Amino acid sequence: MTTAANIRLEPLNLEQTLGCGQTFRWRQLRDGSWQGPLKDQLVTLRSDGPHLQIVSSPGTPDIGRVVSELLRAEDDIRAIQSSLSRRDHILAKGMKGLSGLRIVKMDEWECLLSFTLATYANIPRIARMIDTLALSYGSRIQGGAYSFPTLTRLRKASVGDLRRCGLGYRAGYVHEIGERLTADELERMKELSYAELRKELIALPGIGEKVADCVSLFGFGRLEAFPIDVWMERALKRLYKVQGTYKRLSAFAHEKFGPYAGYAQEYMYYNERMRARGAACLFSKE
DNA sequence: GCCCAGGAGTGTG
DNA sequence: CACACTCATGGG
Repeated sequence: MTTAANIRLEPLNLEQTLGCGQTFRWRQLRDGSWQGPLKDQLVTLRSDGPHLQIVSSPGTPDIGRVVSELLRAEDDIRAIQSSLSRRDHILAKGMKGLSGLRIVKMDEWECLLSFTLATYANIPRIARMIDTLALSYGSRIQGGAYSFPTLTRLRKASVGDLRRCGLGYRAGYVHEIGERLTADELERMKELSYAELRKELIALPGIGEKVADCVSLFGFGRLEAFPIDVWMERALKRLYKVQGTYKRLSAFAHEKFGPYAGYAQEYMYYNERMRARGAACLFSKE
């Protein structure tokens, strides 16, 4: 038995938003809709112009509000793009076709662990590691999928157990994070400034500058965070002729893009990956 | 087979 | 500070 709800959310492109590597558990079905676990339910989303259809099992009150939080419905995309356009003409051109690409707001714990697993792995593999972890340590949810393992549940897994989930050397990091972190601390970290949050994340094993920025942006909703991976290094070098250490590139990005640097990053990241697949380049230096 | 991956930790110059 | 090396392994 399922229920459907409708909300207005625009602009929105589900493929750009859920399929670009911000979050790893959403899949596109054959009919084009997108399905993923959300708050202990398997939810299906279908975008139709300004309308977003939500199909889920009955149980969660106001599923529309939950989906609105995931897709950051409160973000004024036009205002954000306007702000970025005033700051940089290269980005002004490149982001025009990407207005439906929204930053997601993931659960903090799921985001933290997911991007810890994401070190030195490609996106299909990251998705596989998380799926295996959910199957092994998550709980069956409405719709037949498995929820992301809770901190408490994952704490009971040994390093060997985790390694058997295909985590490789990341198993040790996950185990130690489980021992060191508590739900209360995660709650407390929500109130920290970006600088303080970042520092505390980096203090955890397996989390460096890049992962801390991903978790700050996609988990804790800090839109000024600007994660820099190998794709972003290439994009920054190609478009802005800037290269060097993470600290240097990060300083450049924050000065250049300001409080919405996270959106700038996602536009550039998406474009750089599409470019590698031979798609037309939306950005140009002219 | 080969190369790469939404890197981080550690050691060295 | 910058750089080099290691870590394990699946995907393309």
